[in-house]
Amino acid sequence: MITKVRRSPNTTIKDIARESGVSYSTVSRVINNFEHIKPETRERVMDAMTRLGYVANQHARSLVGGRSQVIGLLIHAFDSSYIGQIIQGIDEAVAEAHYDLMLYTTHRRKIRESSFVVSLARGLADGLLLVLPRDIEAYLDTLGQQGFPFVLIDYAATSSDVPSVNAANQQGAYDATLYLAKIGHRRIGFITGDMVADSAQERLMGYKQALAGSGIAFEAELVFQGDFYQSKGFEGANSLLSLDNPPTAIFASNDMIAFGVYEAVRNRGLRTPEDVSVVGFDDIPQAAQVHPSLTTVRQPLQEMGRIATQMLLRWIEEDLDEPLGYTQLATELIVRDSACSPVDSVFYRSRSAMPSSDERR
Amino acid sequence: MITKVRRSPNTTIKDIARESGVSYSTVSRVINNFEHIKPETRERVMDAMTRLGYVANQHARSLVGGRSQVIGLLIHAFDSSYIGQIIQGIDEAVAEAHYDLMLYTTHRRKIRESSFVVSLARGLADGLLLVLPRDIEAYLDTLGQQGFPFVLIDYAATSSDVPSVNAANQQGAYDATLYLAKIGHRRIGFITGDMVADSAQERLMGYKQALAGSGIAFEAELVFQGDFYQSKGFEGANSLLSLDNPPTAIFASNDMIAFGVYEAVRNRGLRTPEDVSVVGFDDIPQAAQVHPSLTTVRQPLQEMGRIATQMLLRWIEEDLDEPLGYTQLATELIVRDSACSPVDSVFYRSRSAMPSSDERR
DNA sequence: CTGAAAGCGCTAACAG
DNA sequence: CTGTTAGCGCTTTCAG
Repeated sequence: MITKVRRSPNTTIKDIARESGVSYSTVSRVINNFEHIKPETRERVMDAMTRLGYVANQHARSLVGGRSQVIGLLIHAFDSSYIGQIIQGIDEAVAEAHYDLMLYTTHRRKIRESSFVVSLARGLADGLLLVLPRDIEAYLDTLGQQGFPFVLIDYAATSSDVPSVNAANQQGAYDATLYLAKIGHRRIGFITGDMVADSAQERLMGYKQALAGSGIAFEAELVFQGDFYQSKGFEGANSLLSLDNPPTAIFASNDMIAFGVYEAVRNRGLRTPEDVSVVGFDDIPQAAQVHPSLTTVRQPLQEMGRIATQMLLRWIEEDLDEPLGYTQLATELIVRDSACSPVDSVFYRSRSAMPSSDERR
Repeated sequence: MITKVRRSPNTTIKDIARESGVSYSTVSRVINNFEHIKPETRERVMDAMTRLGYVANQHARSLVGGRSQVIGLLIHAFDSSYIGQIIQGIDEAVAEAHYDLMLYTTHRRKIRESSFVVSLARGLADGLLLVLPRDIEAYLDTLGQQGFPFVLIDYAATSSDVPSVNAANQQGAYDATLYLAKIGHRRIGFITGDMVADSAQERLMGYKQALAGSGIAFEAELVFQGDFYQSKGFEGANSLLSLDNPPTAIFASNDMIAFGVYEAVRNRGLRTPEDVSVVGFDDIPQAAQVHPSLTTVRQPLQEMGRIATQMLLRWIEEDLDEPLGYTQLATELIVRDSACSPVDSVFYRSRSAMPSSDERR
């Protein structure tokens, strides 16, 4: 049955003041851990609180000028597990600090975006985390001018004024490409991400750089413009493999694209890695679960979320005199079973049919 | 540079009262759309509001007894896109109603769960949405007794006391299995989900029921216990296909499992659907993007989120006299390319290599 | 060490 | 139609 008590008269600071025979300002002091309080008084108050099941009213607290203990999270949408991983990191850090998380999706309402940021600034949250924001310029000013704490995630800050956290995309792409070159590939295809994203640009740079470093000439026909989704990976691989002189390896700008490549390869009766080596980027959980397990560049997504949150909290809680700057996290090449030497392929023996050992993180 | 203005003196109701030459209660009335207000006064006030860029302080509002305009969302974790789809639906409904969304993850802190629900009840949110809660019993009472509005998503309510929304899991599984039987399969394998979830149980029921309805004897050896993850699908398919008399079709309890089946089939040098037909459940976006595109049972995930939210809002905003009950949404069999008649297989011609037309929703 | 008192910004009677 | 007046629950001076 549904009780109709719209908000049962919660126990307030006053109740526990009465209960423990002190004034309610003393109770407040106890709650906020003030120094000069007689231990026994504190004891008595604490006791009453647990006895009456007191829970502070967050709204009253925020009203009187303090923090709301909430941080806002602005994301584009819940594509893939990429975002999920980041949120996990954020969630941990947020919980640790006893803050709460407010979720905002910009999903198909571009227009509202900047306006809501303003309203956010006025009360609901103490700070804002923006994951891979599309047109940040739109509200970066608003945010900055108001001195409202915020941190960007997975955005390549052009000026160090902008507090942000991202991965070493270029280095990661460089490592992956170099790896392919080292094991003997000379024709290495590349499928880009959505080029409006900085990370996509940086990965392309890394690819080119590694090519140059390996004395391999860059060939435009080996680069296919993708969008970070699986179907474009499929399309791209088909296109690349149809070339007169097709690549022996394909480096995909993220794991989803790599899965699309897998499909195209199979679809043409070829095999990974014997006929076409594949390397991805991100290392989403699925990467270790597919067959062959995917060699990929691990991006410390969770840690990015975590660190960004910690930066934000520092900004919120301390009175900083200087900008937070930006943090770049290292990537790591995770070698699994989807790439091998082109010369090896003849001798390639099918690996174990079971998922590889690191299948679950 | 970082401005240190900790919360710039926001324009309040008083400022705009002064500005427009009325008392601040009149301003409040305008804001809250009261009836008896002289049009020109309203105009004047509205004008001042836009001019000064007024934004109501939500905390003050909630404090005085009203709503917080926030609803809480409790989820287990950000697995797969299943949860993402649901959240999208929730997000839409929430935005429409001008509420905000507070996110809670129970991820590896089982213990805290019930305690935080209580604290939630005391202020931060007006209602709670719980997606596929694990041990609900723990706090269902707390919630119910406090008359705190909540709605369960993807939970098979045993009593209609519990407001909830879920899909017709059994019917969906029945349809899928029947479809396979209809196109000629007699040995149909089944890989279950995590059996602690109601949906997993219901899907198994539907499978059995369809078998019975088609005059096919149920065989325990054709059922493999999975957990909704891809790797168990792989394992399960390997196990089923190793039987002396292997199934000609496999019905997977969700799409991720189906992808695992795909892999196992390929890994054994077999093909989908020529050698093994596969049907999934959920219809996550990827289902249309893989090759062959996956025949699956569409669960209206987004709509579930949407409807649950609407139910919750009704509970919050109207003073209901009776429980909301539970809503069950229909599923739909989406026929794509991963299943065919076993007799067809000989004549099977490879389909178009391009993603099927409905690849993007 | 602790109490009294003044608001934070807003809504909701209660009087005009 | 509109102004006055209480608070909502809590933090924070300011006095003891």
